[in-house]
Amino acid sequence: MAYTVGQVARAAHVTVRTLHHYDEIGLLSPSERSPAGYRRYDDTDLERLQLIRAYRELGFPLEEIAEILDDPGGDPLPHLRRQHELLTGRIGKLRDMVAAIELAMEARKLDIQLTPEERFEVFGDFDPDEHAEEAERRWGGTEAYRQSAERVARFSKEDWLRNKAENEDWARRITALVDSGAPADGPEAMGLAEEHRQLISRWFYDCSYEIHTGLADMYVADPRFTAYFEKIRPGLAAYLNEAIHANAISRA
Amino acid sequence: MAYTVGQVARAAHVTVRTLHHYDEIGLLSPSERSPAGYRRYDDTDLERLQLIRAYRELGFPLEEIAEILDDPGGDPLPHLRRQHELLTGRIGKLRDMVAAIELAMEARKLDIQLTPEERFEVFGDFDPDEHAEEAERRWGGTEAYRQSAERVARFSKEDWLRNKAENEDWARRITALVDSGAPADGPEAMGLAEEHRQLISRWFYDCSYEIHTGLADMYVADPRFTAYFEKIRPGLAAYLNEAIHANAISRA
DNA sequence: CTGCCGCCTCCCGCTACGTGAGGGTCAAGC
DNA sequence: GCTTGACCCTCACGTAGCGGGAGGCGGCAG
Repeated sequence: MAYTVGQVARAAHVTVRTLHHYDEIGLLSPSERSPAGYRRYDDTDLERLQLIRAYRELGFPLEEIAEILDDPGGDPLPHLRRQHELLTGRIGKLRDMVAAIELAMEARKLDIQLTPEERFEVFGDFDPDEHAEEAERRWGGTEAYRQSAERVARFSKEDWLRNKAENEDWARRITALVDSGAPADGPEAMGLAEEHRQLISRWFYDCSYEIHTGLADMYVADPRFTAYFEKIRPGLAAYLNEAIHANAISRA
Repeated sequence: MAYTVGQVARAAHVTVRTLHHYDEIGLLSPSERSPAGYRRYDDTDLERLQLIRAYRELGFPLEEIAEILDDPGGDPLPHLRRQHELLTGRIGKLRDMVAAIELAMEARKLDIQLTPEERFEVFGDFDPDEHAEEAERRWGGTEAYRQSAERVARFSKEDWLRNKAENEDWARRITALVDSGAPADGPEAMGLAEEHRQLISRWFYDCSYEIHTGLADMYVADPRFTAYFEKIRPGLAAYLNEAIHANAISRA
C-alpha cells in the first residue's frame, strides 16, 4: 500500500507543499522513494500524519509535535497541559485587546469634540526611562490605565465638557498664582497641586501621591508634557512640579 | 527637540531594532538625520510613534496602521470594527482549541487501555477526496466530531469496556452471517447494518443514513478502514458496504 | 589618545508553509 | 513510438515583526 504525495495530500486535506515541508524538517519522511525519486508513503506514514494533524489542530508547533511523536514512551499529558495554559493565555490577551478596541470605538464616538490636548491627557503618554513603572501602568493595560479607560468609556458628552471646564478653571487659577509671584512650595500652590491630584483621581484613576510625583517629574522631563504646560503659562511645568512635590511631602 | 534612537526607544519602550524596522518599512522615518547619519526624531515623530504603539496594542498589523495614520481625514472606526471581528474570531478558534485540548486530556486518562483500533475508531480518520464533507465533519471540529468527542470524554472505564464488548458481539454475528453465505442485501445483513448505525449513534454521534453510507464507502475506499474490517473477516468491508447501502435504501 | 558607549548598515534567523520556476516521469491515446 | 497532460522533483524567494550579531564609525570623558 504505497501512496504518492498527491494522494496523501488529498486524503489528509493538506497541500503537497506541506508534505514536502514535513519531509524537509524531518517530521514526516516517506518510508520509501521510487526509483525516480517520487515520495512513497505507506500506512504507518499515514498514521503518523494523522497524529501530526491532530496535534496541529490543537495548536501545537511542529517541533513540539516531533518531540511528542518521537518519544513513544512519553506521556503527552504535560504537553497538553502546557498547551492549554498557553492558549488560555493567548485568549486572555486577545480579550484584553477586544476590550480595548471597544473602548476605542466608544471614545471615537465622542472624539470629534476632543482637542488634541485632551486626547493627549486621556490616552497614553511618553515618559523617560526613570518612570518605567508608571509607563507600565498606563501603557501596559494595567490597573490605572484600565481604570482610566473604563471611566473614560462611560463619559458622556457633558462629562467631557465638565471635565474640560474644571481643567480650564484650575489652569486659570494656577496661572494667576504664578503671576502673583506666590512661591511654588507655598500653601496656595500646594492647594492647587492637591486639587490637580484630586481632579485626576475623580476623572481618570486613583492618583496616589506617589503616582502624582511621578507625573510631576514627567511634566518636566518629557518635552511633550512640558510643552503642554508651557503653552498654558511659561514656567508652569517647573512650578507645578515643585508644588506637587511639596504637597506630597507635606502629606506624608 | 531632537532625540536619538536610543532615547526614543527607552521612552516608548520599544527596542532600537524596532525603530530601525519602522524606518525600513517607511512606517516611521525620523524627520532628520545628523551629518553622521544618526537618526534624529522630533516631537511629531514621537506623536506618530505613540499612535503606532497604541494601534499595535490593539493588535493591528503595521501595514494597516500605516494606512490609518497616512489617511488623516479617514475614520478609523471601520478599521476598529474589522479588527474587533478579527480578534473575536481568533478568540473563538482558540476557545475551540482549548476545548479540544480539554477533551484530549480527558481522553488521555482512559487511553491506557484502548487498543489502537479503538482509538482509530474514535479519533479522526482518513478519507478520499469524495468524502470531503464527512471529513470536514469529523476533522474540522464540527458537529458530529464534537458530539463524539464530548461523549467520549465522559466515557468511564466501564463504558469503554461495554462499547468494546458490544462491538465484538456485533463483529462475531456479522462474521457468522458472512460465513453462512447470507446475501449482503438480505434482511439479516441489513439488520446488522442498522445495528451498526445505531451503535455509532448511541456511542459516538447521531449517525444519519446519509452519514452511514458515507462511512460505508469509506470502508472500501480507504485502505486503513478496509484493513480494519478485513482483519476481522476477509471480504467484510465490501459485504458491510453493500449491506449498509441496502439498509439505507430500504429505509428511505 | 584611549576607552567605552552608542550609532550605523548589512544580513541571517524565526513559523509554517505559499507560490512559482525549471525540468523530469508516467500512463494514456494516436 | 511519440505526444500530451497530469503529476512529480528540487531549488529558492516571500511572508510579519522584529531579535541578535558582525564589523565599523562617531562622540565624549578622562
